[in-house]
Parts: sequence; structure tokens; C-alpha cells
Amino acid sequence: MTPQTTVRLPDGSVRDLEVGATGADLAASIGKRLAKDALAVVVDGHETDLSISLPDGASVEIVTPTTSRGRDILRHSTAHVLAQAVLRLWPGAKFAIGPVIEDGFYYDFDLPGGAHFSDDDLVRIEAEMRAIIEEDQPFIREEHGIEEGLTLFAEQPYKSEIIVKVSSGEDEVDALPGATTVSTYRNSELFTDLCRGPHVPSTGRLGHFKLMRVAGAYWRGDVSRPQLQRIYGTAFESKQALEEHLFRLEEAERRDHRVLGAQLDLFSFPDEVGPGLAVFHPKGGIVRRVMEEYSRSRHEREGYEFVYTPHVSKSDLFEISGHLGWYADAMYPPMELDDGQRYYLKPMNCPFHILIYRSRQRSYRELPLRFFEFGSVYRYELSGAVHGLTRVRGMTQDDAHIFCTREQMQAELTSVLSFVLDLLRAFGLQDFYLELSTKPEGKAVGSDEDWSVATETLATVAEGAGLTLVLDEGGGAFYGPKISVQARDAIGRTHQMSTIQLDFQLPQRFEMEYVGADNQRHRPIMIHRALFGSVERFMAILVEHYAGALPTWLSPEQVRVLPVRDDHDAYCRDIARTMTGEGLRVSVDEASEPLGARIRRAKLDKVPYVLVAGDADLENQTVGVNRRGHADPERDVSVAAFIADALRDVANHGIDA
RNA sequence: GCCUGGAUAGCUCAGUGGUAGAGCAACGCACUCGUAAUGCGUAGGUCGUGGGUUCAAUCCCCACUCCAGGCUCCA
Repeated sequence: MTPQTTVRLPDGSVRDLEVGATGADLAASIGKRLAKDALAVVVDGHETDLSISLPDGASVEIVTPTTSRGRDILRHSTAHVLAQAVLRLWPGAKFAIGPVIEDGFYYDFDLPGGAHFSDDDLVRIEAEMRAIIEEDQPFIREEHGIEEGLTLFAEQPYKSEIIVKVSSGEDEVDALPGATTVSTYRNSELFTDLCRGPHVPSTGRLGHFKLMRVAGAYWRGDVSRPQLQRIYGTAFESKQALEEHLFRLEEAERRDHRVLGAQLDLFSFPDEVGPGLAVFHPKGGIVRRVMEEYSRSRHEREGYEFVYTPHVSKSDLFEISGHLGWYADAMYPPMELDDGQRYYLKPMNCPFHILIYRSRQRSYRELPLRFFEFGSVYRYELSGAVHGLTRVRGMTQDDAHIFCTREQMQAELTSVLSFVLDLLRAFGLQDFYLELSTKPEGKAVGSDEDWSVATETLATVAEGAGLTLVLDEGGGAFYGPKISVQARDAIGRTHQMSTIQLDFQLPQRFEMEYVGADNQRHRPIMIHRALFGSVERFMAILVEHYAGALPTWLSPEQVRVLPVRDDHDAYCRDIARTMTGEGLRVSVDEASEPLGARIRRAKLDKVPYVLVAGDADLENQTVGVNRRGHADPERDVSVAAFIADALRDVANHGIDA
């Protein structure tokens, strides 16, 4: 009897193969279609090439292109083709790394003579890549000793550096004691790349890709190291999937809050003011005011007290808080006064709130104290980092600091978390998960015990919320762990919304105290939390989430009334006045233009309700109602019934009860 | 800050080494109309800012300002 290799498939079934059979053989034994689709195999949890012989008794999963693993392999292999194309076009180019990223891949290059890629080069490179794919070059895996690898990549300093790093065991990803061999993939006599793999069997398996853009990127993300030329691209398993992806990008572009903000006359960034500094126009002002008023009323119900603090402060405050030590780079440079005193624009509100706490002696009977402020802060973001309303230099945080005892901490955190989720839901966000950021080793202050108690408390609270919890190991601030609430928007993008952060550092630095029931002095616990994060950024997220069609309660203009003819103007002004009196935001667009043109403009302005009134309406105290998102208008609706309906919509925030 | 690209009328954009053009918007006049663009006319620009080359610069060169996309993803 011939000896056999037995493998187990994910569905639990078992297959017998000849000894030495490869992943490709396995796929072929299952079906013709699978043999054609198979890209790689996962053997006992490790991704590897189809050409590898399968060990007896292994659990094997065949990777196909439509899975996320499959796509990653396609993208990674496409990145190699990109590198080969660049080397053909720029002989002597050095290449660095070419990993898979979300929705695509990139590859970093160092071009001879310090040359740079231009957008036009992408077209040439794509053409070269298509030629390589046409040639159907095999990806051939080879193993080399360290010395051999270094010789092979003698002309490639970045690759050599990687080999040295991997062999010295510094590869933080695998945390291996140090590799003794490295693997390469050879596509042709002229192109071999250092790579862990796996790869598709040959370049002919690729093809549905697009190079997206050129960017500069520092080697290993370190500004002190050489800047490389990065090319971003994406690849999919089919033309259709690629096109769908490109369509999604267009959809995101269509929702861009910067474009919608200008179209809807919400805000602008005048050049005269400076980058990252927004001005809000009357319509944006309404949206913002409604957001803030709602937030205030909710905070009031949750037991917060409202405080106000200045925008500037002497340097002393930020010396004590530690901001000047830790954070000075992100702060605006100081203003120096005649007497030599230095004043800073505030980057955070917390030190001021602490001063309010410290303005007199506090008793345990007062705690928890919750100080809330729409606090405008200024941060000197790098000029290349600012982006619309989402990354700015001046912003307003819905900021609060809770001062409580250790015993109160868990209850406070629990209620803050349920408060924030409830608040975000009221703005129409539905889909959340939580991220727990833990102690950054080596950079943290505070005792291990404090950290572990706080982290466990946050974890308990997060788990209690019944949402998915993702661990962000070492991602906490130096002064304490945090939970952040991530929300998915209407097109599936995730945004970091609220953060809830524990702080051991500031109460100590400011020597905060309260007198306990035991008549002893104790140090309070401090919780930083911002629910919108920043009002500006939250507005941007809402604009994009709703593609500009804000729910009625947030719309700057809720109702627009259109007279059919100018002898209906008076009636329209009259009902508009009535509706304004009921608290609706209403305008009248008088009949100086054809009705069709005014309807069109109202639709483009995304007004939730467009009313039309003509002869019949004037007689019967009715209107024609166009609801945003509905194709057909309703006729002969009584004004009273419309008002009741619109007020209901405003009251429930457009969320069906 | 660094890399790539950009900046022409309020907006979107065309254009040329010989000082500019369209559509939309604005304004005026006419039209008075029942659900996504009525017609005609008028006005609007130091072609981002400052320097340089040139007989001549919006165009070519340099610097600056501002905008967009990157600069976290580990062979």
C-alpha cells in the first residue's frame, strides 16, 4: 500500500493525498474550479504558498481570491509587480517595503539621483505592470542563509537593513529569537524581492489593479531618516470588485464635508485667517448651535455644571500641568508681554478646570464634581496635517472633567459610557465598537497598581456596554488608560468619536485634595471625557454621514415655502409666519422665477420640506408637501397637519420611535 | 515640517510669451408659471503674493502663502 498524506479541510472532511503533495495538488483533487482559483494555503494556521508540500495530518485551508486573505495575497503580489516595473523603468532604484494595507498596498522606493515620481509616471508604471502580468512570470520561493541574503541584496540597503534586523531578532512583529534564513521570491532573472510571502503562483493571476497616487514617506516612518517615494495602489479579484471599490471612493468624495460645507453655505476657511481655522456662516451656525444646545441640555440632566475659562494663560499653568514638557511642539508659540511674561493659547481645558476645583477646599460630600465647558483650544498642527474640519488648529471641545473618589470611579465611568452612546444615537449614529487603550510601557507615569486597577475598571465598564471591545495594547496616554468610542458611518467608515480617559498624573501635579469622611486628605480621581470630541469634527462627520441631508432637527432651513404665482406670496408669508411661531426654521422663495427652478434649487439645498402653495391651497388653508427623499409630492395637506408632522419629526430627531 | 500635485470671475473650469474666455451664480428688465434649470441684457479678473529673465510674463525661473493627497500599516 502506498504511503499517504492525510489532511483535514475546514469543513471537517479529510482527504488522502500522495506523499509530497502540494497545496496546488490538493486544490486540483477537490475541483477544477478551485485549482484555478486557489492562491495560497493556510497550513495549521500559517499562510504559505501553493507549491509547498503539505505535512501529514495538517489542517489545510485553501485561500481563494474573494476572501480578505485572498485579496491581501493578490495585493501583496501586485506590490511585487509594481516593484519590478519600477526597477525596469528606473534601473538602479532601491526598494524598501511593499506591504498590504487596508483597501490596497503601497511600495516605497529610493530612485537613483534622488528622482521623484510624478503623476504621469503612474501611467507608465501601470503599463509596465500589465506587461509583467502578461508575461505570466512565476513567483519562485527560495531560502537563503543570512550571509547569502546579505550578498544577494548588497546593492539594496533597505533590504539589507531588514535582513540584519530580522536575523538579530529585533523583528518586533514575530518576536522570534532571530531568524537563520530569509526567503525571497524570484519572478525573473532580473527581479528577486526579499519577502516572507506567500504569493500567488504566477503574475498571470493578477490584473485587476490600479495605482492610486504618489506620496513621500519616511523610511520606517521616521522623520530623521531618508524620505522615500511611495506609490499607493489597490487590487481586487475581479474587474467588478475593483470598480465597486473605486465607486465607493467616489461616493466618499461626493460626501466630502468640505465640498458640502461650501455648497450648503455652512463654513469656510478664509486664507486670511490661516490653515485649520474655520469660520461658521449663519447656516453652519444654526447647525452648531442646535448641536451645542442639545448637548448642554443633556449634560445638565446628567449632573454636569457649566464653567467658562479663558483662551490664554501664563506659562506657569502649563508648566505645572506638564503640557510644556510633553506637548510643547503641538502648542502655538508663546506671546511675550512687555514684562517678560509668556502667555500661551490653551491646547486643553483640563488645567483650568482643575484650578476651579482647587479654588477652595473640597469635601467628599461634593464629589463627584463634573465641570463642563465648550472649550475652544488651539493646537499647532503641522501645516500638512490639517484637513477640513476634521483636523484643525482651532477647535471647540465638548469637554468635561469629572473629579471623584476611587470608590465612585466605576459608577462614573459606567454612566459616562451609557451617556455618550445615548447621545451619539440621538444624532443618528447606530453602529459602535469600543477600543481600550492600555499602558504605554516605558512612557507611562503612575504606579503599576493604579494602572491595572484603572484598566480593569475600564474593561469591566466597556464589557458591560455589550459592544465589541478591541484592545489597543500600549495605546494609552502617558497619564492614564482610555476607552474610545468608534462609530461606523453610513458608508461603513469608522471614526473615533468620544474618548473617556483616566488620569493619575494631573491630580498629583496640581496636588488636588478633598477631605474624606475620615477627616483625612485624599487625592481625587480625574476623568477626562469629550463626547463629540470636537464640535467641528463632529459636524463634519454628521455632514458626511448624512451626505449633507441633515435630519430636520439639525437642518439650518427646515421648511421652504414656494408660491406658485406672485399673488400667492402673501399667503405663503402668512403660513411661514405661523410655522416660525411654532419654532420651525422657515423661508419663502417668492415667485420671481418659474416654480420648477425654485423646486430644483430647494432640492439642491437639501431642505427637508418644500411646500408649494397655489390657488387651491389659498382657498383651503392647505399646502403641497415635498418631503426630501420622496419623489412624489403630497397635495392638499392642511397647514395644521403639516406643522404637527414636521414638529414630530424635529422632536424625534428623524429617528422612528 | 517633508514629498507629489494644484491656485485664472463668487463657484466649476478652458486658455495663450504679445495684459483673458465659457457655464452656473449675482444684478437689471420682461415673463406669473402646480413640482429638478423662462428669455434677454449688464456687471464682474493686478490670472495666489513677491522677486527675476525678456522689448513684452497669467504663461518661463526662484522664493513665499494657501489648498488637496500622503508621511501609523513592517520582508
